[in-house]
Amino acid sequence: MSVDKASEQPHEIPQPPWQRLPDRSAKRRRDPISRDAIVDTAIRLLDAEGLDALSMRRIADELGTGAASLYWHVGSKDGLLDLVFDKLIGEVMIPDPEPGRWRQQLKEVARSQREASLRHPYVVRISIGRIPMGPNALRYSERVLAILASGGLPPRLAVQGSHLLISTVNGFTLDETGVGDDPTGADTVTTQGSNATVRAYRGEDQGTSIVRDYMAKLPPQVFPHLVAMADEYSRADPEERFELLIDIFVDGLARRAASQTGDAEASQ
Amino acid sequence: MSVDKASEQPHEIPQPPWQRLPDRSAKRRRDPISRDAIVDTAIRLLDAEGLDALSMRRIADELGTGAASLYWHVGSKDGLLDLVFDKLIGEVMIPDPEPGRWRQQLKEVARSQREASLRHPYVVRISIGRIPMGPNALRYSERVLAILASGGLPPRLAVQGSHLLISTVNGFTLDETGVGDDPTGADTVTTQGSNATVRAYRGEDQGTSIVRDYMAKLPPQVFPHLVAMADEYSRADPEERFELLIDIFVDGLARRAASQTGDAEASQ
DNA sequence: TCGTTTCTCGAACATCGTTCTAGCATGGAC
DNA sequence: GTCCATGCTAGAACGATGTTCGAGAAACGA
Repeated sequence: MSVDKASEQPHEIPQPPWQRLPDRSAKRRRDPISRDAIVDTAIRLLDAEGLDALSMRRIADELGTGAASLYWHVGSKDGLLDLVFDKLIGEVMIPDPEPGRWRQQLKEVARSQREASLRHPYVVRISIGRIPMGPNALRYSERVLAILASGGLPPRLAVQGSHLLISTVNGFTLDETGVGDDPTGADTVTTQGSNATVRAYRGEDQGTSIVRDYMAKLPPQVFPHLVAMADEYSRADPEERFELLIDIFVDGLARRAASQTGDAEASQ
Repeated sequence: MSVDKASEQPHEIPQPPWQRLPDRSAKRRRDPISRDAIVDTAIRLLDAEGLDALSMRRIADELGTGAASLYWHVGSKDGLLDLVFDKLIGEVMIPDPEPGRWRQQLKEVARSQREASLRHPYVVRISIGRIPMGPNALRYSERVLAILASGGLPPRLAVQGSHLLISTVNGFTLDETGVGDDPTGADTVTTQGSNATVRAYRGEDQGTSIVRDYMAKLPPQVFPHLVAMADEYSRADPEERFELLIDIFVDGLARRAASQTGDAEASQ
């Protein structure tokens, strides 16, 4: 399982046509702020304080400079998040293809992506609205496609499969990480009127038991299944659920592949 | 397929224990702003102008009042989004269980959820960090569980399955709707430096062809599969991909159900 | 040495969510 | 009819945010 966590981008990648600013490779100056330093600081702050706490002024403070200085390097906050996003995509480990093991390898990719998303619980939210075309994102797609191709999937199914893998794992980790963004643990429980949408519970114990208790108190004649399965809800294990998900997904993908080609490689 | 789009919540639902404000049911006053009017206006603005354009002042303007007035009714912007979210969940159609057709019915739910998410492209983003416990959300869970139970799924698998259905469809529609949030079509394409993460393309033609052209220009020795499948990428059809997804999901769920029970109902 | 390019950053702007507070209107109690 | 408590409105202001502007400093090539 080679990692290939290159933050060094290969020089072979051409400049994308929609590019704007000139190439600001780190020359000049001795040490002060650089684009990389800004990105690293942003990630550190995001990990420590959550997405909502990140502001340009906060980053600048951390670097001992003013907010305006950042804009020369990253263009905008959104542009900075582009860079953060691509850097974090680089943390996902994607093994070199071993044709006989493509199904297991696909699961490994899914697990690695989930782990990265749990390590940086804001990353899925950052990814929204961004077409992943940074160097690490391209590497990601290329290597996933390589695995699928090694499994003998026809091109169309391989492309669809790689798309679905990302969005499926993202969907799963989205509700795993969406609640309780704030790493300082200062989450609250608020609602209004007779409408209730629980916000951000934390501590896993209080949270699930509050929800379970509320569910158990619902009128059984209106919500028979919900009441009957309240215990099951509180017992629901994310790990187990995730394994079920990728099992269903990879299995189904292999089945479609086998029915499109002349079977043969559906077995393992 | 009964719709049951009741925005009238049954009186049997007890007050959730985390509730705060007193019950502000619409009494008094003739017509001015009410909670429902605020929610409806918010949804109308969201549909017309996108999530980023929604502000309390904008809503207040639309209602011919001041922003401060809204706070008496909805508590906070986040609380307002709670209400918006639950209202939109009510648009998802969930049929009454027909035991022999539970697999088709599950797909119908998935399609209906996707359609609602496409009608309101901001709803998935709004849902992030919200545990769906409003009246319509409860109705949703109850009815999905009913379908799964009618299919003979054991409780644990039914709960896991209903969870996975939501997050899987959400994951899919998230990258379908994440790009191009602004309904006014004023999306831009920006990037910086040698890092590229395409932002918000629109028009589907220019967008995909820009991406395709860029992919085709990548160095084949570094990204052989990406270059080879560039055409396939531009041809990728969301409808086809979604059908593949729910087919894999429902099929896999049925297979697991059959292997846990004594087969029997895995067939259809 | 000079001029140009690269980079810094204080000040300011518009916009946002939210709070404060004074005020109006209504309905019930006497 | 008078009075008061409650329900509700809304202008002004606060603090925070992303971003722009423009003046200036530093470093490099000529």
